[in-house]
Amino acid sequence: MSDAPRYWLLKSEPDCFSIDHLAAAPKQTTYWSGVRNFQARNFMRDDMRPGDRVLFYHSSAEPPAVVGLATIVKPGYPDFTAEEKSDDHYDPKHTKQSPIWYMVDVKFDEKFPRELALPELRGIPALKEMVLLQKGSRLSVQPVRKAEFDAIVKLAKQKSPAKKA
DNA sequence: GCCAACGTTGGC
DNA sequence: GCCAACGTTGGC
Repeated sequence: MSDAPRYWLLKSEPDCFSIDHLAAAPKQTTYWSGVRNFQARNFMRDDMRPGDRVLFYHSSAEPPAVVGLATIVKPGYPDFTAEEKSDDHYDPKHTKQSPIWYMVDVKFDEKFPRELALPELRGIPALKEMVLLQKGSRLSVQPVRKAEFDAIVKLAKQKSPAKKA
């Protein structure tokens, strides 16, 4: 088990599951199922622990944006949606006996007073190396550095940045 | 709707 | 083990 990242970014398409859905869920908690990428799976299975902080990101949205915060409340466990034939994320190679795919439980913390849209984030020097902003980056579960997490939280509590002259 | 970038699959 | 073909992601 690695002890490194304690901060994460989770992507979700708001048409499918938005931060409002999370806030409205029973106990404001849900299982983060359906991830079918090995690198993302490894983060969930091996590295996420209860108490880890999460940036909630809306992808394929207008605009794409970080919209709030959540917390990991249950570490990786087998993603049962992979066992159900009727499920979009069914995978016949995954079984109870030898699971391939994993999920975690995520609890809502807060919705930011304003969205932090992708173009705005691209303009923040402290976020230059953020995984989200790298060219071609598609990972739906990403590690985030503490400095990046802190910069984003701080930004969210500020008023909108001054308009460019 | 387009398409660049990426991950996965499968033939060899 | 290489790599072309394919499917998917996700910003624009």
